[in-house]
Amino acid sequence: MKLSGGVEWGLHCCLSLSQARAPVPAARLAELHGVSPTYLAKHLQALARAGLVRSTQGKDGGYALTRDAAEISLLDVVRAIDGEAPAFRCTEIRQRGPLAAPPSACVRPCAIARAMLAAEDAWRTALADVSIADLAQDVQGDTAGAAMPRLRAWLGGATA
Amino acid sequence: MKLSGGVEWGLHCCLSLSQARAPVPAARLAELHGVSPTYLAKHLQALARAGLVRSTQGKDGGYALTRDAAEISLLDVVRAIDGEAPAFRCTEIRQRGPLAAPPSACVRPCAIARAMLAAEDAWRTALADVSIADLAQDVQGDTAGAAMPRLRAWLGGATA
DNA sequence: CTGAACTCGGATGATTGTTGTCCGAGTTCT
DNA sequence: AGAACTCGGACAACAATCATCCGAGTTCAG
Repeated sequence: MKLSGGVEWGLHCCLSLSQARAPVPAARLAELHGVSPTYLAKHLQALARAGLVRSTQGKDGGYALTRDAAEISLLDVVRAIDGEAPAFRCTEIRQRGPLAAPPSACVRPCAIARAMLAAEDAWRTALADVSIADLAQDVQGDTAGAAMPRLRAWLGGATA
Repeated sequence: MKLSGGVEWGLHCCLSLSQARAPVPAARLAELHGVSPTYLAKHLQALARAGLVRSTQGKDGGYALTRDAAEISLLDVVRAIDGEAPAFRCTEIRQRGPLAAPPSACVRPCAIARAMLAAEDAWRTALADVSIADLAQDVQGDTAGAAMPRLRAWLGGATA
């Protein structure tokens, strides 16, 4: 199983934006995280399409969260960037081969698909229970309260 | 997020093997499920490497489960075919850029990685709680007890 | 009102992983 | 001893991801 690499970037960006009071350009976010500016822009577009961030054009423009960080879950970000398709896709093997089941008996997903999708639901539930605000609080604890003030100061306008 | 397509085949094969009393060749399993014989063989090799099935060569050879179906979880099959690498791979973004955290402060995973890996653990736990034997029982219920006898009869030697 | 600079947005190519296939080594039964 | 059947690993084709560029739109300053 593999998750799109852009998910990590998107989560870090949302976490950073939760500490910003003004729109932040994509290039600034890329500099902050040390990643490719052009490619990060692509993922930010995905966040904008999902309605998680709002883009402002022109001078002093950039990206900003559309709602409070406590109202954005990790699942929202993951679905925006990685897509909403389930990891397990049932190809209805039971309807193929010499012992094929008739379509009339396949109104509900097969037992294998049910178990796999149930596991994915557990995964989604775990992600939905954590918000961007929760992440910010955890980072505060990890860094003895030093990380977020430094981040806010840098976003405020510091060049280095 | 995307799961290897071979996982579905592997699960169906394990379910079928749980009903077999003699080794089943890969070609027979491929015919049963209506999939590519050569590619299915590749995934069966992965199951053999993981120790879930044992291969017997020569005439009347094939694959057989190494232990009771109740002792094989869906997680075992998924890890054998899809690999054990976590879906979310932290690239330590926090150590890059102008606000890079010193390595001394990174002895434990960052808050984002902790949350993502916790969600994956929930997924794995859900998969570990279901065994191949559970699947067989569910299919029995879905088909009013008709599927498994037919499967055993076909595996017994029927040509169609 | 005009101009210019800065921003995002979608369209375009390279690279890695997965999918699918083939042939050779080994083993078992005749 | 022979022959047929089995698995096992090595070899291409496809797709999706990763990465990049240039154009459209907007905002602020003059």
